[in-house]
Amino acid sequence: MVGGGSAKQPKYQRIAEALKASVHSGEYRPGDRLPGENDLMDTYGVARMTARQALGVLQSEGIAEARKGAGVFVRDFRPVRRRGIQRLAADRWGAGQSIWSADIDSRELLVDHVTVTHQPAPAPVAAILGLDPDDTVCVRTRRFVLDGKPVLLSTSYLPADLVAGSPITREDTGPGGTYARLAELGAKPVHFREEIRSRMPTSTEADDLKLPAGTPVILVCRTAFTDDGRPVEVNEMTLDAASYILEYDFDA
Amino acid sequence: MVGGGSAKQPKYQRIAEALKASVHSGEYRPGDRLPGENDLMDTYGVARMTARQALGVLQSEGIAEARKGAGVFVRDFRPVRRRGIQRLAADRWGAGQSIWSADIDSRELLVDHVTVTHQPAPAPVAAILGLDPDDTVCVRTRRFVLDGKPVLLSTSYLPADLVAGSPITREDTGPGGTYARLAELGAKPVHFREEIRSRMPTSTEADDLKLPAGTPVILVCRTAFTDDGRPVEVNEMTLDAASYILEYDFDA
DNA sequence: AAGTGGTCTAGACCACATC
DNA sequence: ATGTGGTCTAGACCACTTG
Repeated sequence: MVGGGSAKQPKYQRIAEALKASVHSGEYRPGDRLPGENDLMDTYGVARMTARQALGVLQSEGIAEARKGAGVFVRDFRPVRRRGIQRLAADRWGAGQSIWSADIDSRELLVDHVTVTHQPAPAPVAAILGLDPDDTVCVRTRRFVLDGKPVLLSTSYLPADLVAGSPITREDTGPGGTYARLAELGAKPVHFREEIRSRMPTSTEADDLKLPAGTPVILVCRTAFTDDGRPVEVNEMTLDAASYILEYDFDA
Repeated sequence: MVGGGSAKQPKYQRIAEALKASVHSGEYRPGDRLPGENDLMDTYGVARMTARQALGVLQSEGIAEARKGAGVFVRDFRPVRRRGIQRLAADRWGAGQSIWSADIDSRELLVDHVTVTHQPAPAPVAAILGLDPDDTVCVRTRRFVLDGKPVLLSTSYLPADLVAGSPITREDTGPGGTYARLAELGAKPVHFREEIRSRMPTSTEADDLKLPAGTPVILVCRTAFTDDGRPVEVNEMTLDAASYILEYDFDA
């Protein structure tokens, strides 16, 4: 090492901290371009890989986002609020409204892509729905976009014999959506369980959601039950964690 | 390039995918050591930095965990289930039980460290509690450990004038915890709101929770309301995402 | 003592975005 | 055309863990 660089802390961390301080102080605002690899090499007298490492810290913490050929930019965080309980109140979807319309604050959440297929039930889904592993399920997948960016992947599983012949097996389920149709089939969902996890995305998920590095996904697995406790739907959702705040309101 | 390596995919991604496949196929089980940098350099004929990059993919996806001087190991995922609604049922904490005891599946969740201080209310907390920014709040911080590993940081804010003189200002709040004491003070919490987000941890959080690279945190912000709608507590929790599944049960 | 991952250098070529 | 980040090499020294 040339100079008297003394601190026990790695160089790239010191550089990363200086950058983070500049971001938090407001010197760089969301959307601004940060100093690039070449700038950092000059400013701090380090090799390219070390400058890269420093910028990598900010990306892996979700503070910055690299755009190939353009630079590294400060990310903005403008999440949608998703109300997990009110949104599923029966008077909402019972009235013919889409569940999803309750979510948005002026921005539009649109369905990008829909598929409906029939498959043998995956083992964990079969276990929840109380099916045999060779029973078939109706699988509905949807992708939702907000401001042109995909933010939510949804895969819904329903027992094939329950929904056979209903609009649930078509792309457009009609007013009120799947739950209104289930009610018409005598399987009205009245109780819900949502399980929430978070982890880093697989490369496939990062691709589908166009996630920059450093963005986790939130996994929501919802099970819908009828009044006699029968599970009638399992819905696995993958959310861009930077796009969502989940809210649950309840009484003691 | 020496051989006929043709694919458009970067080398480090191909190596990473091969490793991931081996993990998913069960060739390497949780806790097993993966091939190290030197192994990959030999096997694939790449430079050290490329082998590092490949291992970095698995770490940043939360599949593997590096232990300095030892190797890179397959991580195991054994989360605790936290029931967000039942756990706050009044008959639980009303009966003198700790809220946290409902969480565990045989493993023990212990409080590691407790602090109680008084501070001016941080702006966002003041806004939620309806305080002036210069009003003081009682701040209770706790760290919870599971199997010796810290999994949850909790910071609770209460209006200082409300809790003055009560056991809430002491480290040990007594049977039933803070909520039982609030009830005795005529500020019984009956309604709760939990807001959930996820992001990558700051370096401080990663340190406090001893998080390996590639583990996000889940942020739960709970506000407790009395029956007349007055907010009496804001509790900001930071969870190791690899240690928790959150569950919410509710009716339509 | 040997092997491991962590950090760092000093080069290089490429695809891509912006101008 | 220039500059950007993305990938890659071939070395090096260090701190750490394990046998």
